[in-house]
Amino acid sequence: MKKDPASANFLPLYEQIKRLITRGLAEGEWPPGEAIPSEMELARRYQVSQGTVRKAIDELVKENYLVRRQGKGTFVATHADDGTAYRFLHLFPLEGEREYPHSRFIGFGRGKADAPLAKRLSVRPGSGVVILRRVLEFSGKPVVYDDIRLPVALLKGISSAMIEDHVNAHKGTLYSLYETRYAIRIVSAQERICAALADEISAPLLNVAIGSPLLCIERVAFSYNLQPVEWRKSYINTENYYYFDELN
Amino acid sequence: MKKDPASANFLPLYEQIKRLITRGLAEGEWPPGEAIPSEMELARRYQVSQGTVRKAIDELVKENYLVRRQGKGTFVATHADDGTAYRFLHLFPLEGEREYPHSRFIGFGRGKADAPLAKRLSVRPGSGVVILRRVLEFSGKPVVYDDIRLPVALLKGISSAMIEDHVNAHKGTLYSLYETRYAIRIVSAQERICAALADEISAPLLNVAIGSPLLCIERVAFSYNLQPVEWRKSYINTENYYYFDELN
DNA sequence: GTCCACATGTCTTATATAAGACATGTGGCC
DNA sequence: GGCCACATGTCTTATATAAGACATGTGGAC
Repeated sequence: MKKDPASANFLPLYEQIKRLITRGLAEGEWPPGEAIPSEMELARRYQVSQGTVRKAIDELVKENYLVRRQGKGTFVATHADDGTAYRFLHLFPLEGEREYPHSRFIGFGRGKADAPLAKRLSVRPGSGVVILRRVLEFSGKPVVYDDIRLPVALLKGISSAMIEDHVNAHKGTLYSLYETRYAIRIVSAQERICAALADEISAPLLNVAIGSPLLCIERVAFSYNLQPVEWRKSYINTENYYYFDELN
Repeated sequence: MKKDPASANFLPLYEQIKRLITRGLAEGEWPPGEAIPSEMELARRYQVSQGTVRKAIDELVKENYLVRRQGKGTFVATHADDGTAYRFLHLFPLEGEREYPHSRFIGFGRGKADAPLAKRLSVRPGSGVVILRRVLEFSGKPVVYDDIRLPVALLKGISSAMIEDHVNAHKGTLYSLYETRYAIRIVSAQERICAALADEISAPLLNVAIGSPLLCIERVAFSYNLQPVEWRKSYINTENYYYFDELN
C-alpha cells in the first residue's frame, strides 16, 4: 500500500481501495445483486480506516458499480433489476408515457471480426464473433433494428434458444443475460450517432420507405476497467421516438 | 437551519449548504471565473463544520458549477475558459484530431414564442424572443445549421454587432457571451435527437443535396436551478462528423 | 403459534483533527 | 534590483468519533 505522496506513481489511498474493490467485482468475488462486505469489514481487510472505504464506495456508487441500501448493506449493481434494466436505452416517445420495447430476434450466427470491429472489441482481426440481429418493437411497432456482435470467446455455448428464453420468457435484457449466464457485467458504453437513410435491409424491417431518415448509432459496451464486450449498430426510426441526452 | 431528521422536509446539512452556495452563484455574488471564499470562511459564514462545506463543494464541483485549484482556491466555472469552452459540443470528426468550429451568423431578429417554445423556455406564449441563425464551419466547411431562440427579457440590448464581435473577434462561444454580457451562466442542457432530411432551407446552407440525411437536435440549455435560458434546433451533416455520447 | 420490544448490523450525516501539497507573497541577503 | 528562503493560505488526503435511520432477527409475553 503506497502512502508516500512523493512517490512517482502515487495514488490516494481511497483510489487504491477503489481499484481493489473493482478487482473483486471484476473477478466475481461479489457477483451482481449480492452484497459486498460492510464498510468496517473492508476497512479491516484493506487495513485502512472506514472513512477511506466509504469514500471509495461513494465513488463506485456514483459510477453505478454499486448500490447502497440503507440499513441493509451495499450491493453490486445489476441489470437484472427492474429499476435499472433499461438504463442504457435513451429512447423516449415524442408523446405519452415512457415505454419499454419487446425484442424480436431475426438472426443468430457466427462470423469473423473485420479490422474495424476487431479494433473496437480489442480482439485479433479474424477472431470469432457471435452475430445477433433483432428488432425492438414499441407498442407492437418496429422502431429499432440492431446488429450486435460479441467475441465468441466470451459467450461459450450461447445459442439462439437460450437468448430467446432469457429475453422473451424471462423478460430480461441482453445485458442481464451476459450477467447471469456469463458473469460479464456491462458498466458503461460509448455511442457514435449519425444520420442515415433506410436501405433495402432496414426499411422493410422498420416498416418505412427506402430513403426515410434513420438514426444510426454505433455502440461499444464495456465491462469493468473499460474492457470492451459488445459492439452494436442500431438503426432507429425517429418518427415517434427521440434519443435523449443530458449534458452537464 | 433544519437539523432534525424526523422533520418532514428534512435535508442533510451539506445539501442545505449546497443550495446556499448555489444561491450565491445564481445571484452573482461570486461571478464566473472568480474565487469563492475558502472552505473555512464558508464554514464560519454558514455555521457548519469545514467538512460539511467540503462535501457540498465536492458535489458542486462534480456538477461543473465550481472548479478546484489546489493551493489557489475554488473558482466559479466559466465558459470563457479554453478548457471548457466547448464542453457542450459533442461533435467529433470521423477521422483525425478534434476540431473546433467557426461561427458564421446568417440571421438576427426578434419574434414571438409559439406554444411549444414557450413551454420549453417557461415563458408566456407570445412573449418576445431573440432569434439567431448561424452555421458552424469545421475546417471551412459547413456542418451545423443552428436556429437559436432566447427570451428577449434575458438579453436586454443585444445586437448582431455585439454577437459578431464577441464570437468572431473575441473567439468566444455564445455561452461565454451570455456569461460575460448578461451574467447568465449555462450549467446544463437537455437534447432530443432525431433523424431528418435536408430541406430547401438547410440543404444549401450545409452544402448537401435536398433529401440528404441530417441529425436534428433540439436543445434546451439551463442556468442554475434548471432555469431554461436558450432553445435551439441544430441540423447536422454527419458525413464526416459524429455525435458522441457516453453512457454510465 | 403470534406478536411485539429490543438488540444488532448497516448505512447516513456531521464534526474534529492533522499531515502534506501547491501557489503566492514578503522580507532579507547579496 | 534580483534572487531565495520562509511564512501563509488553500486545497488534498487520511483518520477518528458519534448520533441517527433503516432493516432484520431474536426472544419473551400472551
